[in-house]
Amino acid sequence: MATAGADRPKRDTYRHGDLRRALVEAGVDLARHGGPDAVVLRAATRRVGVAPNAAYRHFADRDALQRAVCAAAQGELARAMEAEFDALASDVLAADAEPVAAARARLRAIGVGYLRFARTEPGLFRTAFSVPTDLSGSTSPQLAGDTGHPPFELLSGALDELTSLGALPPDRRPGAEFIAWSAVHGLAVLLIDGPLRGVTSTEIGDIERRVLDTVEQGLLPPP
Amino acid sequence: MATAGADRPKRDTYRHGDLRRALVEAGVDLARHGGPDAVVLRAATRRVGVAPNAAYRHFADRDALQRAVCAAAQGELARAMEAEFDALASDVLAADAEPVAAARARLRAIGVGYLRFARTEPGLFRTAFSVPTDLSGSTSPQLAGDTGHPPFELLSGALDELTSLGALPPDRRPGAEFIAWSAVHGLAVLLIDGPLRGVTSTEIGDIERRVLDTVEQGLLPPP
DNA sequence: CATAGATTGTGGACGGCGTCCACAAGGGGA
DNA sequence: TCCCCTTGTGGACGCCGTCCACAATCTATG
Repeated sequence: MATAGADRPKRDTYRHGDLRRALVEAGVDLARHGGPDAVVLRAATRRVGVAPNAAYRHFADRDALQRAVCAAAQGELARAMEAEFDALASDVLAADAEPVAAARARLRAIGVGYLRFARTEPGLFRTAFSVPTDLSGSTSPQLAGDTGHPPFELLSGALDELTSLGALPPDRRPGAEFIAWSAVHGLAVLLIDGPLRGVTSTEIGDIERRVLDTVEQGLLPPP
Repeated sequence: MATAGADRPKRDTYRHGDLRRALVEAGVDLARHGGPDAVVLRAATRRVGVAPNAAYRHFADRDALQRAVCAAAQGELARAMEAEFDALASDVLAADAEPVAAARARLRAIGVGYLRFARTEPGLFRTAFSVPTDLSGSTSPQLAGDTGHPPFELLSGALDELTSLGALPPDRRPGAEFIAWSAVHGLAVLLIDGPLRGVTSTEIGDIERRVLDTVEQGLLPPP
C-alpha cells in the first residue's frame, strides 16, 4: 500500500498508466463545478492520487492543462449540439418534407443545443471559452464531438446546407457564422452570468425563441 | 522617509487618506493589462505602497475588491458608449432631421461604442463581465458613466425612444434589450477572445456592420 | 486641552498554489 | 543482463489570500 497516504485515492502501482487522460478528466470535473478558475493543478493531481509534480510529465504548466480541459469542454459542447440535432422530430426531416424547412430546423437545433449546454453546464461552458483562440484554433479536430466536428464546424455545415438549398444567398454566406454565433453566444453569456440570471425558465424560452428568430430573419431572406 | 522601503511608492504619512479609491484604481490598472485574474490583492496594495492587510480595512476580501473593480469597468464601458453617442454627426441629430433616423443612429452608436470599448480595452471589458450579476445588479448607479446611467440603462433608453417615436412596436418592446445586447455582446467576445481574433480591421468593420444591421432588422419593422 | 476609544495601517504567520531541482522506480531495447 | 529513458516522488521557493495581535493616528468627550 505504498506510504501511509495523506490522501485517499492511492494506487498500488508506481506507474499510473494513463495519467494524462486522468488529469484532464479530473480537470473537467473541477471545471464543471467551479468554472475555469477551478482547474487547479494540485487539485487535479490530488484527485488522481499522484504527486503534484507528476503533472509536469504530461503538461508544460498549468496553462497547458487548462487548454486541454478547455478543448475537452468544447468537445462536450459539440456533443450537446449534436444531441439536439439528432433529436429533431423525424417528420421535419422526412423525405417528403420541405428540404429548406429541414435545414432551417437543423440550424435552429444547433442554436438550441448551444443554449441548453450553457444552461445545464455553465461551468464547462465558461471553460470552453476561457482560452483565447483564433480561427485556426476553432477548427482543430481536438475540439470535436462524436461526429468529428468542433462546434464551429457544425454551425458552418448547417449554413453551407442552407446555401446549397438556395435559402441563404451566396453573397450573404461569407461571415454568416459570426452573425449567428454572436447572437447565440451573447445570449448564453447573458443567461448564465449576466442580467438574465434568475429569470424564470418560461421567460427564458421566449427570449431564446426571439433571438433565434432574429438570427433567421437577419440571415435568410423571407421565402 | 519611513523605514528603508522594499517597494517604491512609500508615502510619508501613516494614514493614506483615500486608500479605498486608490486600491480600486490600482485594480483597474491591473485589470486593464491582465483582465480580471490580474486583480490581485497584494499587487494592488504594493502599487499603492501599503501593507497587504491594509486592504482588509476597506474590502471584506479579494472578491469584494474584484467586485469594485468590475463596477468601475462597467462605468468605463458606459463612458465609451456615451462618447460614441456624443460624437454622432450633428446633421443626423439636427432639428429638421428625421427623428426616427436620429434615434436609430443613437441605438447604433451605443452598439458601436460597446464594440469599440471591447476592442480597445479588452482587459477592462472582460473585467466588466467577470462578476455574475442579475437584472437588479445591472441598474445600480454604481456602474454609471458620466450621465449617471449604467450600460444597460443606456440601451434601454435608446429603445424607449424608438418606441415612443413609433419605430419599435410596443408589443416588441419588452425584452428587446436582450436581443440587441446578445448580438453585440456575443460579437465583442468573439472579437477579443474567440475565432475572430486576428481578423483584419476592415473585415471586422464589415462584420460589425452586419451584426448591427441584423439587430436593427430583427427589432424594427421595415419603414 | 487632555485623554479614551474608534479607525486605519503594520508585522508576522499559516496553508495553498505553481514551479524548479534532484532523485527513485520501473520498463524497453542492446 | 544491463543501461538508459520515461514517469512519478520529495523537498524547497516565492507568491497568493487571509487571520491575529499590535502600533499609529484621528475624533469626540469631558
